[in-house]
Amino acid sequence: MTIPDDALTILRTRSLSGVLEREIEKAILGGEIPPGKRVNENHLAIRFGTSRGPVREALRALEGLGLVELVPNRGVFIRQPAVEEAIEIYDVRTVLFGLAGKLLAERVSEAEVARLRDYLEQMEAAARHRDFDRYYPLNLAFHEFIIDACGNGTLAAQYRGLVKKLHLFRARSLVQGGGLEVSNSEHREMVEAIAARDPERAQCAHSDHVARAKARLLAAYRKAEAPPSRLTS
Amino acid sequence: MTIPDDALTILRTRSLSGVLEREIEKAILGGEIPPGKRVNENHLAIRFGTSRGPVREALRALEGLGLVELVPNRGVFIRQPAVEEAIEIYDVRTVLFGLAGKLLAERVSEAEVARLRDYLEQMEAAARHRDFDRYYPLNLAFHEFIIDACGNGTLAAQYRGLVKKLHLFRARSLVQGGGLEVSNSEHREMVEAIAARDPERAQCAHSDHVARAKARLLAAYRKAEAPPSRLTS
DNA sequence: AAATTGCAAACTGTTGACAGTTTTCCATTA
DNA sequence: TAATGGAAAACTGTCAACAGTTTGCAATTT
Repeated sequence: MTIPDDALTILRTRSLSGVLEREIEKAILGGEIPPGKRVNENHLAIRFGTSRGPVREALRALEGLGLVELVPNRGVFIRQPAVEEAIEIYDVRTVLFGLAGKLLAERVSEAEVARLRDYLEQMEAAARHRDFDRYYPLNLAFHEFIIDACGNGTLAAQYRGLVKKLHLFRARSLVQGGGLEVSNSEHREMVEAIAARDPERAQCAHSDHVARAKARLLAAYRKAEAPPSRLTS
Repeated sequence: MTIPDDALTILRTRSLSGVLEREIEKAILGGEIPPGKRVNENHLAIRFGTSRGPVREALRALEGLGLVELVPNRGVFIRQPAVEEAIEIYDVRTVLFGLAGKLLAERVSEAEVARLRDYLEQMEAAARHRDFDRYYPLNLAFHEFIIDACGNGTLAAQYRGLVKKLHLFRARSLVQGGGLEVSNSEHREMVEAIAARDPERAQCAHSDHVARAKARLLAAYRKAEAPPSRLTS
């Protein structure tokens, strides 16, 4: 690359269609426009006070991220991942997060280890008090930190894209309630492996963590799907 | 997804900006527009007989694929990955291809095993005759087949995106010459592991294959970079 | 009453034009 | 001759309008 990443990000944000891309993405991920629904170019253009050109450009960019689907002459629709796709995403996330753990274990600094331990402590405190509102953002930041600190920007970009897509999966919310302590014991093993600078162990700990999250999601999903009609199963 | 993938692909290709996206991508990956160079929207519009609108949409889509870079008020530039990024990509490819091998080993059919063995045989024949022109497309098809047959479309999409990005790495050509037999013994182990329906072994064989390809590329790169000025190293 | 056909409104796809910025080139000056 | 400054050309960013398609509605028919 000729241009540094951060400078580029700033510049991209300044461009109109760049801003639109982020705003529309926010509207989609925030659930303002529900999955499956058609997006109206005109409404968006009016809402943001621009013409339809930049809106269309932004939507084409979001298509590349897999958040919307373009159907010729009918418009763009918010994507609605089926369970099968959610499983696919979790499988890919599993190996990506495993790689992040491995790479981080190879290069982690003392300061970063301290930071990880701090996250862990705060999460454990929140879990003990069953304070989910505090736990959730901490959990998010903890994972983000690992993805960023591993030093592989390509991995980070891909991982973030997958997480965004998962936000469109309707059953995602199912898993949020359960397993605060379970999840945290996995976090502890991850941090220990990183602190020990053991890449292989870290890779296992990290990929296992996501694999178990997948299992928890699927269990919750099947539980929510099956009971209404037991005869069909 | 509400709409089947293949139908959507056909429809997308019919839309003008969809066609443009593919054509421009072809021009970029074919080396017609060299990395680092600016793309002229007007020239492209004239060349394809359209206005600039669809061209801009296509370019925004290509930005999402990581093939071009948008710089406000200056235009889009063909990306030029540095060695560091190539390494990042190889590391991600390593785990993705490993996952493909694992998934394939879990679900492979007899017909698919036969097809893999066929590829292997043809590649070995080509390698014995040092017929690189025959070996290269076979090698490509072999890898494509594995990626497709593993049954994870998300993985396939991500993997293909990474391979496209690698095409923009100038030193990519360095590695093409060497290691036909070496590479093929790795292929044999991959196929054997899949045929044995051993997911773990297949995962190792597949990720090792890419990891070794990375090592070969880096070795060739350092060899090509270092000698001209030994004092600077 | 249900289904069907035709019309009108809404929306997408594309275009050409205009405003603002960047780049290039040439004339001027040290 | 090299450097500098400025004007013109080129190009990007954005917009408004038009053509073609889809969708929704109402009248008509069975």
